[in-house]
Amino acid sequence: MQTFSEENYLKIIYNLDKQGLKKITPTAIAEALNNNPASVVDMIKKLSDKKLIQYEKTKGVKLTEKGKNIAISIVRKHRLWEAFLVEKLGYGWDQVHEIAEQLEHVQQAELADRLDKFLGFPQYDPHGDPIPKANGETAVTYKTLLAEITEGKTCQVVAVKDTSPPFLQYLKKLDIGIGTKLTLIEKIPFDNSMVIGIGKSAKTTVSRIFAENLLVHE
Amino acid sequence: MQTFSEENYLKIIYNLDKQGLKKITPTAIAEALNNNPASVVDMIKKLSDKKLIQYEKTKGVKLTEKGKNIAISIVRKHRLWEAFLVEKLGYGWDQVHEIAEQLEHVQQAELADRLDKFLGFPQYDPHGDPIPKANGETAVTYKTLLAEITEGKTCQVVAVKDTSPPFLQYLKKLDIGIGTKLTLIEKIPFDNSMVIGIGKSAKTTVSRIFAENLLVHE
DNA sequence: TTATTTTATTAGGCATACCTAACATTTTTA
DNA sequence: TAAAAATGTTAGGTATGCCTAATAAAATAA
Repeated sequence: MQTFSEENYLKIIYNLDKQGLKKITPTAIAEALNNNPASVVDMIKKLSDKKLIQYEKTKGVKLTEKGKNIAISIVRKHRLWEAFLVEKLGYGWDQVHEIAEQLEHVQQAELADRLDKFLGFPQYDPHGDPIPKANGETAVTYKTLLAEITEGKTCQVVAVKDTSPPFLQYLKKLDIGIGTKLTLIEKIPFDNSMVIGIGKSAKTTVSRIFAENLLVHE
Repeated sequence: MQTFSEENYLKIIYNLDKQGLKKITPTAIAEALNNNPASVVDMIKKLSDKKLIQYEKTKGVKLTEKGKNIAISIVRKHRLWEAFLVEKLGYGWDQVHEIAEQLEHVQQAELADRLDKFLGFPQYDPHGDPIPKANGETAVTYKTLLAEITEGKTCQVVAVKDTSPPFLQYLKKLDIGIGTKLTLIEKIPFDNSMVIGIGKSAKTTVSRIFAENLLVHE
């Protein structure tokens, strides 16, 4: 049994790894959790003692099998609850993250599976992230950053990297959601911003940062 | 904003009051929370400082208006989540209490109301307890203990006082649920146990303790 | 390579929410 | 009413999970 805090560390470590971070350091974790590296070092000791992670200065933090299973179950719960909040309670995709941060810690063996069944076994959460299956399998999706698309090509939004309300609200304003078709009209070399077509009619210019947080499928 | 622990104290104080306890003492709270009176005294100080309760040695603990509102909102969330778990996820009524103990602390202004709407504004939770409305109003139900029914009378189960799994599982085994019709066939003076008819056919003998935990409507 | 900057770690503190043990105050019962 | 029992309170302690400040170690730049 883990505390909320332990679960959050495991989840963050899992996410940093999924994001492709080569070496997961105390500083990286502290930044992701918005806390202090000294606190992270304390927790690294605790989670190591519990055999949920392994830590070597040279290699950084790695989840053990046990730690990874817990992390996946938390991510699964998080994404299932997000789907519930959007599908069943009518929340917007920019409103559900914080609530799911709380719901993901609710402990009960069958709960995730019952919720999964109730929702009809959804594959993706409202932000396009794959929902791990009961057995821990997580779909690998072939995603590209909008920033890496070639000029002239058309692609479809499959997920967002940043799930913070400001970004999601901006997307909503631009009428961009999961499934929206985008065309890369022009890349501006000066600051790497780009002109994109949204759907069939609209056209707008978005920043490099924007393009690095939108995941698309060609 | 309150911690989990503070919310649990407020809820317990509210429940003890609803149960008709005249004077809510540190010891009574400690028993209900399964902790130590010394811990309760600590928390009484904290909640008093926050103006959520008032405490006088002679009168015991009373919720302030503010404390009562918080307590009601927690009870509302608890009962709505219980209804959700039974109605939507198919849990048995003996399985939902512990999960709801966790879910009741999820914080988000609109959540209870959205859940309420999704469930079709249920009036009672799976144990027959009234679900407080969004404005804090709580239905007063006219309930009698089975123990107080007169010999020969027929009544209908409206709620359970004890919501612990052992009691609920026993009821399930006897095929007694909310709405079941019971007939008091005979009271045994020796130990106050009683012979009851369940529905139209079955007949069984139940203890005084049993009869003091089943709420009925004549 | 040395100096500078960044990162990791340790030491010591703080708030929360429990605990036990000792003591004080009520309430019961004899 | 006095003794016994139950209840309330205080003092001091623990574990969790954060913090800051100081120091050590490593990476980067000059």
